[in-house]
Amino acid sequence: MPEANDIVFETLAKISSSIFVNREVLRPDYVPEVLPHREEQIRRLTEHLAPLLRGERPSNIFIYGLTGTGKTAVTKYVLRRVSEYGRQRGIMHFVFSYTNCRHDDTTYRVLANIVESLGGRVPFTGLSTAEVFRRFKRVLNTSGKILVAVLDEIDFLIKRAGDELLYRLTRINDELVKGKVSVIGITNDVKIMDRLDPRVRSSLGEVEIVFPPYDALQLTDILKERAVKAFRPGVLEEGVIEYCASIAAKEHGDARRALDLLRVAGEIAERSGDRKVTVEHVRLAREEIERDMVVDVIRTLPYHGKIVLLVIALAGGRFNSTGELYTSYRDLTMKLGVEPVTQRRVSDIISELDMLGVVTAKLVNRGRYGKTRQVTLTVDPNTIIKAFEDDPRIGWFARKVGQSGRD
DNA sequence: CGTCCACAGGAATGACGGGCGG
DNA sequence: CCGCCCGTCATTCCTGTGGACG
Repeated sequence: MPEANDIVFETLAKISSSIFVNREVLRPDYVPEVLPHREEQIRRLTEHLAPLLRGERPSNIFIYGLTGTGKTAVTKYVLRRVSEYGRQRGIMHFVFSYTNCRHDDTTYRVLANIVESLGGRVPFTGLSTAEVFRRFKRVLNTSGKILVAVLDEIDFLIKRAGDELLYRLTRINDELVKGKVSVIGITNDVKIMDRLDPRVRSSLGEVEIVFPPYDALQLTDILKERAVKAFRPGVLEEGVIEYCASIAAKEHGDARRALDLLRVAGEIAERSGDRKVTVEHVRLAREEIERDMVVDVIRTLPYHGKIVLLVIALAGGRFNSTGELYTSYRDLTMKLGVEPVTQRRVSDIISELDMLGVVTAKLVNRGRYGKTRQVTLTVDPNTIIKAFEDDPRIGWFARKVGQSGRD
């Protein structure tokens, strides 16, 4: 009965909270009714979906923008509004499906998801992909509808499963008698298009909509909009929103970051029994979020991934080449009494750390002196070292280093 | 203006362990 | 319980490359 308990807890929290009215509006998956500074993108997306209302297939659309620039929120918002508009006018010849490819990163799972949103049923395992595709075509054909399939974080699907599904989806309109399909691909990886078959690339890139990062002022507008709904009147001290916005603006204009900061700052204020959320709370929130993120990353990392991360932290958070990094890594494995992995593997580990967001790996060409990656920690090295202190295998080492650092 | 550095990163393969159907 | 498949970590071998240097 977790639901029943949740209702109790939520209700009590709401009633007793001196800070929040509704903290849900600050969560990353919340889709607001107003999306400041995305008017252009909303208008373009709507324009390209408009043919649906005339019973025509919209162009395939490719949406690109860094994390926290509103891609998913805008898409979901527009889809919802277009559906409402159609329903009000009795236009029902189209249907949307939404798939997040980070979680469903195989051809099978994406297809199964799409079929289900069409009202079909697919067992979660057991069928061949070809069979699922056959069912998909049959369901679509009998419904006679136009399907708009949204594939969010499409880069995960392409990296894991290639572009076969995309190729077939973009070509399926020739095979179908009645139903039609358009694809909306969403990604934050510019280079992903290069991995696609040229035919898929030109088909999927029929229309491109770019979401630029927000600047500090725009983030401020977004936060103000949400804060009104999230907080009790007057609990936010002067400058709190601006401070959140400025931190997030420095980190690539990520609205998700900004909202997280504001929410966690509120939670810290609440926990410590304060009546107001202050700039100091935001500072603490930034540290807490960073700590949680580091602990989370470390937990999921393979053993040698941990060693590599520790090496980077011990070096003060930066290496100018992977070669130097690898030598230091070998030194550390010596001290730990562990067999090192190959440089090729460490290269992959660096990419992994980059994906997880603890480091940034920047490709640099130094001409005569070769090509390498510069690796920089995105968080405080001491946060990393401290987080390693209760690691079962290398904790003793981190504690030793931490001790000497504190003296 | 061609070389060649110091790697990037793709492809193939294997060891290992966990989950699952029969 | 077994055989099978799949995902993860890792190795080996490999081809590709921007630009400073000679």
